[in-house]
This record gives sequence, C-alpha cells and structure tokens, in this order.
Amino acid sequence: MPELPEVETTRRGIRGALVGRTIQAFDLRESRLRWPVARKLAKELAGQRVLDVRRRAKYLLIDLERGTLIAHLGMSGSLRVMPATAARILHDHYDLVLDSGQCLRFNDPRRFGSLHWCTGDPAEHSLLADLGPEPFDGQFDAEYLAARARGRKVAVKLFLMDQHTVVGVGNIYASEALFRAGVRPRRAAGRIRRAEWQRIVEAIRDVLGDAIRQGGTTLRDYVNADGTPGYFRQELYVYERAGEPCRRCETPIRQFQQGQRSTYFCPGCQA
DNA sequence: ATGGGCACCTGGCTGC
DNA sequence: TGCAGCCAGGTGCCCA
Repeated sequence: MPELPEVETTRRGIRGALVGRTIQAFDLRESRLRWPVARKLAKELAGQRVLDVRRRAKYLLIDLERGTLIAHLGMSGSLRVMPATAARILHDHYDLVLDSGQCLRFNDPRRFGSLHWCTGDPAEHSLLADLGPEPFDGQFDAEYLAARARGRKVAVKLFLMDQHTVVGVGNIYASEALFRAGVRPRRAAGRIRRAEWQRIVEAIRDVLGDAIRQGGTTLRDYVNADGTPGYFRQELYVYERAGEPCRRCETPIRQFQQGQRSTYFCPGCQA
C-alpha cells in the first residue's frame, strides 16, 4: 500500500472537500474488498455530515455524526475527489457522494483495501486497538525500540514493518530508513545498539517526512486525491535500485527476500 | 510469545 | 503473438 506518506497525502488531499459536507449517497459497486462491505451501509451514511478526516497508522478515519468510516487502501488502492458525475473506470469500487456535487471515489485493482463502519471509539476497533505508536509521537524513541526489541531474533527490517512496533512503515520506507540509519536489514532486532536505534528513529521520521513533502511514492497505482502521482520515487536511495551504484558510495545496491518481500540495501553504507 | 509462511486479488512485465 | 511465471506500497490468520 500506500504506506504512511501516501495515506497522509491522501488525507490532506481529501479533507477540505469532505469536512462540513453532508453525504448524499454511498454508491457501492463492488462489495468484495478485503472484507465484504455491507450494502446496508448506504442507508446508515446518507444524511450524515463529515466532521473530520483523520489518520491512524495506514487507516483513514472519516468522522461522521454517528460514527466513523475506517478506510484502508491496501496495496493498490487510492481515494480521489472528483465530480460525482465523472465516468467510472475499472476497479472504481465505491463513491461517497457529497452535497457539493463532488464525490470521494475509491479505486483498487487488487481489492486488498477495506472499509468499516464504526460506531463508538475507533481507537478501540479491533483493527486499530493493538497498533504501535505513530512514528512522529514522542513515545516512539530509541528507549522504546530497544526495550521492545530485547531478546528478539527477528530481522530488524521485519521488526520495523510490524505495525505493533511502529505504524506506517512498509516495504519501501523500511529499506530506505535502514539505509539512512546505516543498519543492515538482516540484523537481529535484539542486537541493535542504542545509538543505532537512535539513528533508526531519526531516519524513519526523516524519510517519512521527506516523502510526505513529495506527495508520497508512486510505483504503479498510487495517486493523490487530485489524481497526481507522488514524486518521492526519484529520491529513493535503495528501493528498486538493485545492481545500480549507491548514491553515496557507488557500491552496487543489493536485493534479497525477507518475509516474501524484496529488501534492498547498500553493503558499503550499512553495517 | 515468537517466527515463519500463506492467503487474499489483478495487472504489468519478462522470457520462452 | 501467446502464454506461463514472477513480481508488486498490506496484513490477518494459521501453524510449529
């Protein structure tokens, strides 16, 4: 998916068009997302005003008057704001039609995305309840990571991608953050030194912040709320650069598999 | 608890 | 040109 920068870019892009508007209709054309979306949701949502659009981890939270929509973009999903009359294309799965004449439209070729309706506190929803801290929160620091990693044999890259450790870091930014921190992705989490955790914390914040400023990373499907791609791809140091010279030391970037995903690193820059 | 692997799905690219 | 095989921003769940 879209990792944290892409979800945050989407949030910022759709928020202005949604907040204060009233939902006129919920058009569901494909209910088979990661979990089935109930058709009866249309009846519930119609007439409700949008109070806010927030983000928790890689989930978008659309606060309405009587509850919250919890949306996930999966691997290939995107949410765009457009005229409700705009022609639908393949894989447009639902529209949230607003009283402004615009709609929020979800497109997701792989259908790994999801949509839940939550009355009550979304933080206590089963999808969100056990998530780790936000990377920009104060409680996410070297001490926290060191304590959590103690005794763990799992590779540090997989440890960082575990949403119980910290949220928002996916396959691209895990490789990129470890490059910036100078730490090899295969090292056991329990053997990372305090100074390295400190660098990892800073690297995660830096790379996510830089990516947000560039509107995220577009590999294939991802587009922002206005349909434009993210431009951070050109600033990647290692991701999808196997065999190419490191931008810092010229050593060829290496690639290998970790947890059925591709990992990239520079043997010259990362210890 | 921890670690590892699979499943869900479509589309684009590569190589025969 | 056709098609099989492989790969892709995630994550819940099942097994040892």
